[in-house]
Amino acid sequence: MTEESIESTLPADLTAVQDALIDWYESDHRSYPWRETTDPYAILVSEVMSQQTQLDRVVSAWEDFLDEWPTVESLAAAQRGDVVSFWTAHSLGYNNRAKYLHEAAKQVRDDYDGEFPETPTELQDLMGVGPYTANAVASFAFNTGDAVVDTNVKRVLYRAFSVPDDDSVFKTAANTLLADGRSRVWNNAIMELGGVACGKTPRCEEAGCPWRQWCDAYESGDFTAPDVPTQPIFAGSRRQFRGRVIRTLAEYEQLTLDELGPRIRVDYGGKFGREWLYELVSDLESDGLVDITNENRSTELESVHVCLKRN
DNA sequence: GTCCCGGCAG
DNA sequence: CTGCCGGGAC
Repeated sequence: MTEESIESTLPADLTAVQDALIDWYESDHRSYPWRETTDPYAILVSEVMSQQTQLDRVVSAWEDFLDEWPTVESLAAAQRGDVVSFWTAHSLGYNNRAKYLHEAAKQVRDDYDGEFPETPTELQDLMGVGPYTANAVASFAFNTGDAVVDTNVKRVLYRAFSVPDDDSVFKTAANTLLADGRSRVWNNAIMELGGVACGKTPRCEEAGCPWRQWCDAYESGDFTAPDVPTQPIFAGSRRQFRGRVIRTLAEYEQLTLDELGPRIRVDYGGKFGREWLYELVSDLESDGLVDITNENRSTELESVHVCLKRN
């Protein structure tokens, strides 16, 4: 779809659409502590935490994290294992993101002289920071971001203005709609709309959706949303056992495979014995989350020790 | 079972 | 472009 046809998809009076949403957001919205700061470090922490975790669960973890590592310098100086332990202890999932956050802090210290980059392009150089997070941090910390495009934004644009389900088109449409020079309030507002008024089950009236007069879905009654890939079953998955390994290692200095195994699965042994566990922890080592040592230089898996990555 | 403010590695 | 990555709440 060309840019001209995107503009014809959007309402003619963009200013009215923008003002309506911004007014709606500013008059009332959910209160989150990271919306009260412009510290890019604190905002990055909140964005990484909320990539796949519900906001209500992020609040206390975010507060504890900043209590532990108040500044980007303090996080950069931390041991990776401590950051990963924190992540697991707070049930934040995806331990790789703890590693990314720690690495990003070190990048700010080493590559940016301790000063956070302020443009989306530079922010994307940071580990774990992709297009969404770069624009979110740039917007909320510096008000210099482009439009964020997450599943909320896609759903809203798809329903309200019949923007086709195509990432590059979503991006163009979102940026066309972005209120110039107001990315901070705008990106907050459009995601708030997707979270509060235009979720999977729409709540147009209850939330007082400000876009009802322009909304295609509201007019047609068809609230179909773009397909979101369904996640594979978690119970019994590889991910679950990885998580258990990290959670267990957070409690001990180091463990042998046979000490670790029974704490990971009750049926440790046989088909799911040392070889199985060694393969699992080897991947965790490749991910930079654990260290594997074999002090006797033995070829036997019996003498293998595992611990959280020190640094 | 489904949802939740993505990003990385191959 | 595809597969992978945790876990709690409902």
